[in-house]
Amino acid sequence: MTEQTTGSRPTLEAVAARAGVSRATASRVVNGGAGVRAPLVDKVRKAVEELGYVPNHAARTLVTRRNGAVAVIIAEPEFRIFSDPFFEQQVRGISRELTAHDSQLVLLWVEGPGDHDRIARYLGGGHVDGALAFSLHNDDRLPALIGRTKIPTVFGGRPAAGSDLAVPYVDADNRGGAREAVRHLVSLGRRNIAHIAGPRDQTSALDRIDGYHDVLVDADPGLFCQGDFTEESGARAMAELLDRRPDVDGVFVSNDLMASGALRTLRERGVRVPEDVALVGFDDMASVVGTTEPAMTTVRQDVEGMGRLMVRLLMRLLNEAGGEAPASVITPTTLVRRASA
Amino acid sequence: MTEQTTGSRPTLEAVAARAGVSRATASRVVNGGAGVRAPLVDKVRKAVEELGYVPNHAARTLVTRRNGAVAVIIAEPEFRIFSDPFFEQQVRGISRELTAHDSQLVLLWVEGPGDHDRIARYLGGGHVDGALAFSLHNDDRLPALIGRTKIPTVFGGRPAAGSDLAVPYVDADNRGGAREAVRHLVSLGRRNIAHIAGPRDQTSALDRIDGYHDVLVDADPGLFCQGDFTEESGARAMAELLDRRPDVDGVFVSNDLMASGALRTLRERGVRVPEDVALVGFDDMASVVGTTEPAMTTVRQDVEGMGRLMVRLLMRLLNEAGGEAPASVITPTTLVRRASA
DNA sequence: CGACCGTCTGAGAGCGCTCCCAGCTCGGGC
DNA sequence: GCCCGAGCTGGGAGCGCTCTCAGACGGTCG
Repeated sequence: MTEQTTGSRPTLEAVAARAGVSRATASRVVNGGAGVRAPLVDKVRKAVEELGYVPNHAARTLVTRRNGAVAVIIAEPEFRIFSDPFFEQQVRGISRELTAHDSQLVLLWVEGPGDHDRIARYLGGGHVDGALAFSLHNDDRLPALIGRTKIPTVFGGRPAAGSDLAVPYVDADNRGGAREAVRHLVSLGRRNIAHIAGPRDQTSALDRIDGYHDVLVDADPGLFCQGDFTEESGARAMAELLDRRPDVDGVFVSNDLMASGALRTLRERGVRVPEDVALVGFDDMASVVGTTEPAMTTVRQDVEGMGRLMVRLLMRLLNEAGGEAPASVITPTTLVRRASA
Repeated sequence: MTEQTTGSRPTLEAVAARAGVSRATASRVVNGGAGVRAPLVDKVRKAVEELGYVPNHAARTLVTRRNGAVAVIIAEPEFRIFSDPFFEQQVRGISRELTAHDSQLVLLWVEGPGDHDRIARYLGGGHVDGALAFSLHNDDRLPALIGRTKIPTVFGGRPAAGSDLAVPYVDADNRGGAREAVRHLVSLGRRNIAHIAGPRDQTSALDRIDGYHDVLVDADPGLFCQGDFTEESGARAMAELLDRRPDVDGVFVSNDLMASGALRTLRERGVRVPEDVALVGFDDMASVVGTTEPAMTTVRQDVEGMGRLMVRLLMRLLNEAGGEAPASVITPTTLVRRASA
């Protein structure tokens, strides 16, 4: 009757006109319909249906100052790790939870320090309500950058101690998981339990080392070996360990990839697992854990759940704008017993 | 002088006031400064600088109807393939080119048919200017879905013939690359050239088969073997081939992963490469190609470039709203000669 | 039967920006 | 010296939506 507006998308105005109510009432209905009497609600809904009305996002954002979008910041070195199913799972969790919150995932890919300006501008530009980032390396300057933009942010993984900004994060209980793994080896009667550690610049590796030492307070430094989370480094470390301490009878490896390397070395040297050496990994990475011989005992972390939690934490941050930053979350780990220990 | 607006972000109004010009002029400067005299441009720029002004995206979108965002639609089965560096590279190319166009990448993760409604609503909701999608499987109903939303879209990979919607796409010259590979084997004097093909529901695999037949019109069907793009299937196919046709002296494999499997079989059987059997792969996938023994001759496609091209095509689509859909692009491939053929 | 109150509804004022158009300035041509 | 046009600039009207606030409506209570 009023406007025909062919081609262009219908506006709230049109819906209101068709339903015979005011724009305000139509708006109320579209946003849940609280405080509007049933007959009117129905009329408006019908109009929405008939017109195929979809709210204009920009207009809504303009007044509410909410975007319904969250940035996921991925730094170049991390993206490589997309091959790491770990990361993929976490992003999947994030994506799912974001969908549940009617929010979109805007991927911000940082190629290097040269990109920091662009990212800062974007983050500061109010395009997104909040950000999700991952802290992988101690030397990463991203956390500081993000801190400066003041945008609500949640980290995946505990940021290095150095960055003193109090950002909430979600992390697995690396230390507790490590403790459980080592205790399990102890309970198996193992006396000389070694640790093949991950890189020193990642808090997850550090925490797992701490967990190891929590249980084995006086562990012989000779039983400690440094790796870098790659399969190859695990194999090498195991060889080193075997040479140095032939009496090693248990080993807790900081991740499954290294553990699989260690297993390879063990096999090549004719060491029986778990009879001679019991081995526990970390991550419960499906692609590794299923294929090793013997099947690997490892510590599982709910990676997808961590991704979801990151989103929930962020949403809470956004809703309690005034309040304090919510506490970080440490998700529990579970020991998955298989054949290797 | 006028408004102090502490805390809140400065508006164009504030910039204009500080520069002593009108909002309109300030807007012109912010958007390039065409048609504004130099001294005013400087004044406005200075004001922008001092105030730390960042344009409000929502307000701009509201009037221009441009979002500066593009959806990248990733269907679940594909995401698994993130471990496939192929996909990662393509997304990297997309991300880079999008950045160059000042556009954002909104990741739309489709979990299954149940998600189609949500995706359609989002795409139809004017949140993004266009979409980028990948066509991997013939049976995928995503292309049809996207076609219905009317949103400008570019596909990565040629959609299956079945979907008759004329969407522009970017694809490598699979057929031409295959021809080149086979011709190379022919030029090496090989007489019995086999083909290990990829899955029938992917156009890339189909096109490579066609390329093989282009050169070897009367190829013995016994020299054809079906694989599914996995390493394992390549190994199996090669074994089959060797049993069936011991006189095979050349093989063109539809991707590097299968080729690496084939190479393994060849080695296990004591067949010398390239002396007894010359082998050519496809993709030039760094993680495979570098590690095989002998180093693999293969067909390279510029995957990152394809990602970038997808974005450029989309941008052209957006700018020539009225015009015809731009033609699809087939990017050239190059034969990379190494040791295996 | 009138005063009062709670519940709904609608008018209207923006949110911050772009862009059309009117108007002003200034230089050049006659 | 005057007129005209080119080149700039600013006023103002929205873009589509939310949200405040006041008014309308219909009961209820005294």
